[in-house]
Amino acid sequence: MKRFADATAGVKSGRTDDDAQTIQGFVGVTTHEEVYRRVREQILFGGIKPGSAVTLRGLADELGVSSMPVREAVRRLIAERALLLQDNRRVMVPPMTREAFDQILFARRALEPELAARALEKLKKADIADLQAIDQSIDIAMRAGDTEGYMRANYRFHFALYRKSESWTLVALVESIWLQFGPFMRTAYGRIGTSTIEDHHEFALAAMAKHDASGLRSAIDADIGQGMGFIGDAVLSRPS
Amino acid sequence: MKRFADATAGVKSGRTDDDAQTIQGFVGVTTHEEVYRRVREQILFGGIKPGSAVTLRGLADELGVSSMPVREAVRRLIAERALLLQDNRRVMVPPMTREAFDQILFARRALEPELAARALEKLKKADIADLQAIDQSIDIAMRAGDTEGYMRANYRFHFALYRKSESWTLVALVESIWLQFGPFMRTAYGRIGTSTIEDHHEFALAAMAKHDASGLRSAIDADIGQGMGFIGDAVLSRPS
DNA sequence: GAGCCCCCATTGTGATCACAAAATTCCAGG
DNA sequence: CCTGGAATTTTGTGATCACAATGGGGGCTC
Repeated sequence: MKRFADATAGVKSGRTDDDAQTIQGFVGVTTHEEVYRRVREQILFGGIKPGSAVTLRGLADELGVSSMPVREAVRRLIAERALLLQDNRRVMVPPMTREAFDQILFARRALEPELAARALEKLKKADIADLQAIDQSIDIAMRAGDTEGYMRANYRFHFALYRKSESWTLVALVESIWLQFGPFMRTAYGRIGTSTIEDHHEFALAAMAKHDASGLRSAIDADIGQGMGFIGDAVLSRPS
Repeated sequence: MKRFADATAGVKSGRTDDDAQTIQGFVGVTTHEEVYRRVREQILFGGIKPGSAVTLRGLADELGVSSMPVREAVRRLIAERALLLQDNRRVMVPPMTREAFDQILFARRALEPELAARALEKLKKADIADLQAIDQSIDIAMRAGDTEGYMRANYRFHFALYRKSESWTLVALVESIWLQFGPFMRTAYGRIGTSTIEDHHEFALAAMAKHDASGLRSAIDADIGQGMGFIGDAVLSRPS
């Protein structure tokens, strides 16, 4: 374990040392925010398995901080439904159920194509080029079988697009949704691999180039349907 | 082990008094959850004005608890976008902007009619009767000019319906959205009153009775459009 | 009289401690 | 061997303290 150096974490003020791995070294960002980001990434890109327990002291020791910032970060992630507070007051990565899966799928289809269409209105040529570059890194990771790399690049692609809509409220909702199915994406790709993924992003990029809103909507919807169908087949058909 | 009696520890706040306003009296619910609920209600039903500052110690003193549970509750509300963490690291009730308003309106129209349609499939006769009872209390509050009563009943109506959909993920998203425009609803009704509100719930109830999904969607959509238009006119046209 | 700066109060952040409840381990009895 | 309960450990919760940074107010200078 101990993914992040714990070092001698107790020393309070005046940390001017160069211990870059410890969270405390960061400037201008609070500790609980940094803890939040790291745990969030682990959840989003599959560092933590669905159903596994998360303890405050465990995380605190792992990250080399006290339990205070961990508590705030975990509380925040619970509010975003990235973590689940059980009746025991214990915390876990939520297991996937058929019902939750259906709701996530529906919410994605309701929000993401529309968000993409909104983004289209504000897209510049340079933005499309950026997205094409990200799409290429997706292809590379996909062919290399690099599951985590694929997930990260795929996330970057979707949210680079969505953020262009400048609809921050909606983007936040979609981010919350992604947090909820991230672990299953990892599980699914881990089981079946990334080679069978179709690339609907090409169609999306083509629609962007033509400024074709309904085409973009369709492409995003197809991407969601394909990706989620893949996850559903891989995860829900077997005992979790 | 090693527990020297630190006698003052637990007794310090030994509130055995009958101070009913104090939170500590609750059993089985954590303090931070109770704090969360109270602050949430204040935001949702207008106890706090948009733009006003919220301080941890202030809330803690007001509720008679230490700052710990307040911190967790506030952190949770920030994650739900009910409160806004500024760059100063200070917390406030978010001010309304045209952009945020448009996004909230769009998100509501995207999610709530669909949620209502989903609920319709599971609605029983008794549920419709319950909703009719709530609608009557809405009318009563509306005619009495009871702004807070109207808001509470309206909230009850919508979420009693939505929760019947058993789509907990989506309901959570919609609750987050309501938290974001609650304060403005109060401001708007406080300025103009509740007497001019049209009652689209009648149409919604009629559609439910006929099991008419598209009619229900339209009614909810109209209700959102009317209510939000009202808020937009009242709040956005003037300096906040 | 106005602008600037310094001092102090307020506030958020993080660490540590105490305690209760839950989970786990351990051991005796069948 | 298994089972059941007691003891121990783990874990979440809440309170309190220390500290840094921001903000505001009062007094000083020009």
